[in-house]
Amino acid sequence: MRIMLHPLLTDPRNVALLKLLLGNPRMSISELARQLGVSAPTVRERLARLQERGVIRRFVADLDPQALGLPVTVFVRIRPMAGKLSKIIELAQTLPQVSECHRITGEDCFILKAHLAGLDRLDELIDQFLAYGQTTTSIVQSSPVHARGVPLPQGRVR
Amino acid sequence: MRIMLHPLLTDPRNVALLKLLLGNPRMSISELARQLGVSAPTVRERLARLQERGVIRRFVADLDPQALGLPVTVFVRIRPMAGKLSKIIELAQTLPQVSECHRITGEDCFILKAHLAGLDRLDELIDQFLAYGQTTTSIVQSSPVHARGVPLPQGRVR
DNA sequence: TATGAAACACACTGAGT
DNA sequence: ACTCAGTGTGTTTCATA
Repeated sequence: MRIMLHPLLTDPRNVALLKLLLGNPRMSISELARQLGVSAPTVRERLARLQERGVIRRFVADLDPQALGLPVTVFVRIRPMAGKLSKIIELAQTLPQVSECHRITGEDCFILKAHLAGLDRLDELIDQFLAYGQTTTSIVQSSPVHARGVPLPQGRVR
Repeated sequence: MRIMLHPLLTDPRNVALLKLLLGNPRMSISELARQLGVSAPTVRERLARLQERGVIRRFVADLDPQALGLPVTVFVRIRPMAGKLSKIIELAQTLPQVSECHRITGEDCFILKAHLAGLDRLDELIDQFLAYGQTTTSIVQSSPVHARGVPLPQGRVR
């Protein structure tokens, strides 16, 4: 059993709905209905089910960090000291600069993404984690692929 | 000049609007208007301006990779061979599995995030990049901080 | 810029197929 | 599971301040 797709996504009409919604997440239900050639209540029901079942996790307003005065993005990898693992998780969850934190395999146990007002705010971030482990920091210079979504079943590479 | 905030965000009413919108990006304009104590057309105009000026980049439907049959998330760091830098960018942009790719400082030049149907699809991904450089792969085991947004000026750590 | 009123479009419900 | 039709709400434009 290689492919474990959500049952709702075996219906191509749901996939088509998601494709439209990815293109424009604020498209109205009636507009979606028109483009799909079905009635609005139908679209409404399918959408509701996709959300209930967790295929659509949530809708997000993507703000520009630079406009918010946070032009510097960094990745920090952290190798915890013995017994400090949960401290790092706590800290990452507490700091608003941290927008993502993942537990990963490999020599480092965590990787996190953070947004800063300037490079001179980096030490402030790092210092807090240094209490619990070693850190390796990478500053983002540019983003050739910029947080595009997960691919839909249709055009997916096998 | 440390803080370089977007001019629109010096108006606290815009910040309040964004805060509501972050809480629920599909909140209707009239609902926003009610909660802010202004008229609907006003909210509509402010929202339009925030989008025009790029403070709000876009609205995103966040799909669950697992539901799409892509339960494995990996980070791959790549250290390019001489002259292969642009090849790596091209490849990252071409592969639908790759949802993010950043140029970074440090020993590796790139870090990318990818979503896979299974661990047995990892070699397929890595092999393509190995043509242009060395790779270091980390598999995501869990996500203590799960892609929350960038913090607004209000509650921000200085 | 903000507003109120009016025209229009949309969301949602319930009954019927 | 879809559609149709009805009701109430939301959106959008415009004239005005």
